[in-house]
Amino acid sequence: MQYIQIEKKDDFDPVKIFECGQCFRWNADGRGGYVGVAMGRAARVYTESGSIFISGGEEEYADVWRGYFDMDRNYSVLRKRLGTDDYTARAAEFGAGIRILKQDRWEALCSFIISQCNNIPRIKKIIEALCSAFGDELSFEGEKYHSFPSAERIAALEPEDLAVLRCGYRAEYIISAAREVASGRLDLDALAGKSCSEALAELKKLRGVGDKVANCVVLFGLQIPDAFPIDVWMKKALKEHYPPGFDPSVFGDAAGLAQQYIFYYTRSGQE
DNA sequence: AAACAGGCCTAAA
DNA sequence: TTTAGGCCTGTT
Repeated sequence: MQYIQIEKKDDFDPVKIFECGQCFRWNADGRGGYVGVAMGRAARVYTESGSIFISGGEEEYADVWRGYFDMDRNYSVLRKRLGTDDYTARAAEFGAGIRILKQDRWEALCSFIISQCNNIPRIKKIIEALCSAFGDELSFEGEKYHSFPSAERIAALEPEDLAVLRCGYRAEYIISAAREVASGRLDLDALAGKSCSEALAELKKLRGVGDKVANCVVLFGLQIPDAFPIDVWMKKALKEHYPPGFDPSVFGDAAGLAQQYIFYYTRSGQE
């Protein structure tokens, strides 16, 4: 397999990118890199002496990974803007290397529906089961992988068909979201051009999509940068380190990135 | 064994 | 508009 080498210009740390909780299909490969499936392709990513290596050639990079890894945004510049208060500054410093992935919109929606009231190992397990049951088989460096099934594919199923996933009451949410997307009643591509609050309102019309899931989809799937998902970890961090009634809109367009730094920092137990 | 996990929905104040 | 309980399932 061919790899493309990119000189690292700013923040890019595979461990942080893939372990900061934004995605579920990348795993450490045991030799310092990560393998995963995204945008219908399996890939491997690692860094070595100041360079980033991504499987696939120039063309695949231009078509897929450059956008997926948000390579045309300078994260170190954004990060340094987040020094407005001490805690955020420490979190940003600690999280240097995180980038917000430009994930497939439907995959983000479906994945974060699954994530509700679940821990990461189980989220990953359910998503892998979904992909191996209904995704397309991919071959990469001698191993088999599966793409994330399309909304159209899932829309054709019934909740009972998802029993193999063992995802409980979420099955019904997945099917109905898939049908909204596949039918075109919910146009995720069009939503990506809307404001954060408009996109949130649309997404929250879906069954099983509340504030937290909607914010994750808006940030990780629609790349609307001022989304600010608040889960139990964020609630704790906000309560302990920010004034009551703190409004994350003070971070402006970097709110989503600030959220990732704070989330990653507080979850790492660094305090 | 009982409680909880990276929420959401519904019913009831 | 805020709050309590229930929800599938797996783990501790």
